[in-house]
Order: sequence, then C-alpha cells, then structure tokens
Amino acid sequence: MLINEVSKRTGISIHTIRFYEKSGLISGKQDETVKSNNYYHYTEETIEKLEFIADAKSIGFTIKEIGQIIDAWYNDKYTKTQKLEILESKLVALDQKLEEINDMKNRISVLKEDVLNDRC
Amino acid sequence: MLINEVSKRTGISIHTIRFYEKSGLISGKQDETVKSNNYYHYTEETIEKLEFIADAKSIGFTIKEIGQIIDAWYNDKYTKTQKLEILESKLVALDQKLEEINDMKNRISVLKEDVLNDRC
DNA sequence: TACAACGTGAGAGTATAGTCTATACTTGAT
DNA sequence: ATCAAGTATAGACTATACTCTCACGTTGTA
Repeated sequence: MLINEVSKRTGISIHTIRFYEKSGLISGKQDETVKSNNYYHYTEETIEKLEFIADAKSIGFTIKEIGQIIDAWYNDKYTKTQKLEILESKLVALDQKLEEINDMKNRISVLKEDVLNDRC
Repeated sequence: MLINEVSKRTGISIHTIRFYEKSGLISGKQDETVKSNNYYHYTEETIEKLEFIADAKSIGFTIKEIGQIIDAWYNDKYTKTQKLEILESKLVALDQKLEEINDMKNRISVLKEDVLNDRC
C-alpha cells in the first residue's frame, strides 16, 4: 500500500510517516521493477509498527527508544541476548514510571484534600 | 537565599531555574529596600516547588501543566472549585497513564517471550 | 582598591519531534 | 491530451524545554 493509505489507516499524517521513515522506525520498499517512479510500498507490518509507535510515544518513550524496541523485535541487528536485554530494560523503566506516577497521584491527592479542607 | 544556593540544593542549573522563573513556575522576590542590586531571593517554598517540578516533569507533565498544578496549590488565581477541577483532571490523566503503561508492559513482555522462544 | 565570584537581562543556540512549503515528477480519470 | 490528485525530496519553520554566551553591574575578601 502507498503512504496515503497508511496515513488514512493509522491517522498519522503523511509528513510524520515520512519523518518516521527518515528516523529509521519504519521502512517502505521501492519496487525496483518499476522505473517510472520511486514510490514507497508499505505492508501491514508498517501499520502495526505505527500503532505501536503511537502508543509508545504517548507513554513517554523517545523516538530513539522506540527504534530500539522495534529493532529488538523486527530486525536482526541485535543478538538474542541483546534483544532480551533491551526489552528487559524497557520493562524496568516502565516499572519505575508506574512507581513515579503512583507517587505523584498520592501527592496530588494530598493537595486536593488540602484544597477541600481550606488548608491553603 | 540566592539563586546559587537554590541551584546547589536542588541540583537544577541556574539557567534552568531562571527559565522556570520566566515561565512563571517559581518567583523570587527582589528586596525593595536594597537599591544597589536587583538580586532575587528565594525561600524554602521554591525548593519544594522545584523538587515537585522535577518529579512532575519526569512523569511527562509539561511546564504548562505543572504551572497549573502549582497555581492550584500556592496561588489564589483560581477558585476552590477550579482548583479541585484542575487537580482532579490531573489525577484522571495519571490513571490513564497507569493503564497505558500497563498495556505497554504486557506488549513488551509478549515480545520478550517471543524472542526467548525464537518466534522472531 | 583590585579582582574573583556572583548576579542580572537579553538573546542566541541545541535537541526532540514534528509540521509545512516548494518544486517537480507520476498516475489515473475524462 | 489534460488536469486533479498523489508522491518524493529538500529544506524551512514551529513548539517545548532547556542551555549557553555576552555584556555588565555587585559583593566580599586580600
């Protein structure tokens, strides 16, 4: 499928998709047999990746980190051990975030109680 | 206390502290009786705020959002009802983040299992 | 009084993550 | 053949959150 369809199916703008392509997160393939154009062709895998990217971004992963996770899964850039290390490190980071968010929830709840009881 | 001490106690650079001051997150007071300089003086409250800012930033709140939370607590910029609304909305956002992070943990765990069992 | 250390304000520069514009070629329907 | 719609590439622009530099005034110790 071409970039327009990818954009429509994911809700991610064509510009942003191209930006992700340049950043190495996704990669379309140009059909070598077609000489008249250099259109990129994308597969379902790209859709999956873009959906993953959207989710990963919203919880605060950077483009670089997302690239690592994608490479750990789709590519042979890393050995099995390296892949497991990368994924494990992301799980640890997520656990830390869970903790930080729970702490912040408690702090804001205290603020709320204080406002409620006119203690500020 | 002057900016240098604030910086040393919080580990936040003087530049960044001034940036937060300009952004309205904190505010030092200039001593009107001293005419020779216009040094800003900070109190323990600034230290507290800066520590809060550091934590809030690390869980993904923007400067604007952090400003709102601080105003909801320290200032009389909002009514009681508005303050409660702001704080409640931040709690809701945090709950949503918790959910997203748990989802991402599950997804990454699955990837990890797949790598472990050579399914990719 | 010299001078290093500290303080201020203005403004330039950086990194991240897009977002948009311009130019030019291609495709597909009429 | 024409022309709107789609595609690619390069590069400019934006917002956020810093980070740094410069110029210049102040403070405190030798």
